[in-house]
Amino acid sequence: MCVIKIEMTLSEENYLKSIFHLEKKYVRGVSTNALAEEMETKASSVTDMIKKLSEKNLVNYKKYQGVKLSEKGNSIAVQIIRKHRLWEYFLVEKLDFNWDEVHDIAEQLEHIKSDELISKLDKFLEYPKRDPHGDPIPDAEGNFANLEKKILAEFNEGDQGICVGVKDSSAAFLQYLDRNKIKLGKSITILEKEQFDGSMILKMNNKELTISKVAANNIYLKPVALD
Amino acid sequence: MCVIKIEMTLSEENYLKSIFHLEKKYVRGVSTNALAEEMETKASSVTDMIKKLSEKNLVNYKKYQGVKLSEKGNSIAVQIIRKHRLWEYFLVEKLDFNWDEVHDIAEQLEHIKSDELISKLDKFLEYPKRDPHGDPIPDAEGNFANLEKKILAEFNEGDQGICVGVKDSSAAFLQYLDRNKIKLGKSITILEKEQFDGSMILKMNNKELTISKVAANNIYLKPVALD
DNA sequence: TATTATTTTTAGACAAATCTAAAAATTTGT
DNA sequence: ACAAATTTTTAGATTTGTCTAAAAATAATA
Repeated sequence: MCVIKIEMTLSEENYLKSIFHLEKKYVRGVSTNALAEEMETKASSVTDMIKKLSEKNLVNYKKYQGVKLSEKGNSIAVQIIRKHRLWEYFLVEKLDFNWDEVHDIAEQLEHIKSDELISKLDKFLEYPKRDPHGDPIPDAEGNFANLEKKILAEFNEGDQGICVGVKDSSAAFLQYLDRNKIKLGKSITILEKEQFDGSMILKMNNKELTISKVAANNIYLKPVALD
Repeated sequence: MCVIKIEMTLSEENYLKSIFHLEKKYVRGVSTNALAEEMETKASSVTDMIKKLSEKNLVNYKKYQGVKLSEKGNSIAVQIIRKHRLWEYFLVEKLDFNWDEVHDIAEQLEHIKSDELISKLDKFLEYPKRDPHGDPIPDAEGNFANLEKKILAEFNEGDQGICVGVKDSSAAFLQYLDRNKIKLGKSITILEKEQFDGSMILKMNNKELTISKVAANNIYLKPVALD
């Protein structure tokens, strides 16, 4: 097991995390501009930082060809995400924050440096598998437990599922879900799917609820097999 | 109530905290050199930073005359200390850290910016009054509850007290206390005080224990009135 | 395939926090 | 009280992460 500790600045950690998230969209390399937008900075700053990360062998980079995380970079990014999600779980489950309030605080807490802290926090929280938004919390080795889930908008009339996550974790969307009593764990049945605009009429809590396609595109359900 | 939020860098916060602690020793103004030593930096760097803090009206400073915290600077320092001590309490009481392991982690956690976080943490911990080393945790308004306490070395033969704090919180000293089973809350009776070197023979846990003057100078007892 | 348009990189500058070396002010000792 | 020692400040340089503006490379389009 390789336990070489690398000195990482806050900014470097944030870049690795952003690259990690963008790699899902940009499989063949994350572009400078995409990263600049994600980091809310300028492309020139991104180029500079990428060179630095490349010299540390945390990313693979060739001029004009975007970046990918190296194995080392990936595992550091995963550990940051682990910390972020564990802290989010702590904030909601122990400190009684709402799920729309925890992102910015976890964004700070994720940079606290202490392996012992995270391992003890994990134990204290009894090894949670998902954060308050349904995203998987990787274990100490960096393994994600992956739960079967599908975007609600892809379900058809008559289908049923359990709400297990959200794609958009913005406060605005989470508050919209709160107002409509949509929570993780809720059972949802698709009653109607409007061809015209993709909106859906759902049954949840024994009530009917109409949601737009935009909303349906940001909710994950675990399909329930019907007999 | 003045609720103006001031943007503070990590370094600025650490300077305020150090000045706060040094003000106990240097009542008539903290010298540049003392601060440089505390901050493990050079006097020239201290001068630069002090000018910056002075422009923000967080310290009162006149060339060659040391610094004192302004009212605003003091209240910021107290809030940082509040955060530090609450986090230390959390680490020991909830995450099961030993009292000699928490300082460096709390040193990082104290800079997390969120009033809501601290108020909810305080509630979760049920408003603790003392950190794991016996130091008082100021409340949200910055008030310290002060407990009667005296340095063990100043007690005399026959005196009795309850261990309520330590002056030196270094890991080395705390581990020494652990090895000798000295904990906060323990009842201690002074059996003998050696004139020659100031060492003391104590009775604790119904056993006798000899400690040096150096150790006795770093333990606080709350005196117990004897009848 | 030229010619635009876009993306990315380079070059040079800036602010924050630090450093070294030297100058200025203060304190100490005789 | 004045020279020596100490402390403190200034001046100028460095590093990190950022910026703007311009140049270079790539992609898109007619």
